[in-house]
Amino acid sequence: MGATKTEHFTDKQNNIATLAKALGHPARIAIVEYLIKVDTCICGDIVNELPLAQPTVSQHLKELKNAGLIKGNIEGNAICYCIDEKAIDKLQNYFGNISTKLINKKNNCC
Amino acid sequence: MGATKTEHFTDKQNNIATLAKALGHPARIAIVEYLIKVDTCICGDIVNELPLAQPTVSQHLKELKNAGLIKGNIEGNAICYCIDEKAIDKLQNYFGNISTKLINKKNNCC
DNA sequence: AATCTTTATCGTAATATTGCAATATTAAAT
DNA sequence: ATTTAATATTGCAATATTACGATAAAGATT
Repeated sequence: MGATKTEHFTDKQNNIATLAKALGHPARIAIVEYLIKVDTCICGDIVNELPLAQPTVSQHLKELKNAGLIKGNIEGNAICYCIDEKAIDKLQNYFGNISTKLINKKNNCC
Repeated sequence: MGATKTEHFTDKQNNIATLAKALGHPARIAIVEYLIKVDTCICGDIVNELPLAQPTVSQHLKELKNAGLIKGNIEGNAICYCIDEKAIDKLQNYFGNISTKLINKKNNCC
């Protein structure tokens, strides 16, 4: 064994887990934060921003893209990456929802 | 190689990544959702709720606890787990912040 | 066409994660 | 003191992730 048993969970649970997993690495957090910081998203210089080799950065970008957190357009021979707001909105809604549910409970058992 | 190079990133980046990583598995999402659903958090029955063996669930609980997402009190010979709101608040703030930053940009390049 | 630039892919080593059976631990109940 | 019940730990196999050197692919530049 060793593979996640995704089939036993709901699509929604798997979807949130996929997004969270994609952000579960500091390099990918750093990439997302960099994409937010720069106004333009001509993003070839992400490699220069990160303390990682180019193939490693490329792999992290791929994972963020697969999870739906970023999208990329071909821009000449470079590629322009930027945040996909829909994914961020999903996460914000998810945690906002949990937050309000917790406020309505206030079980002081722990 | 193979280990994450945490030392190259900021504490904040590592902290968010740790929280995200802990939620990067559908079983742990399911655990969190179950803890929210039940009013009382006498939580021995998480094992019955999940399609996983007891040691596996115990391990997932441990990871959630290490990341600071849940906390547990000894309650007789059972253990009472529940959500740590501070962690959820951190995540909510983080994504809320990103969201507003994105609205203020509206770069239509991708 | 040859070269440069930028990004992706392949191959591979090191390490981490996932899952569970077996076993240990600890406190309650008999 | 034994047994029962609930949770944790150990050990291990299967798989996934992380990182990077080498190389490929594809458009831009000369």
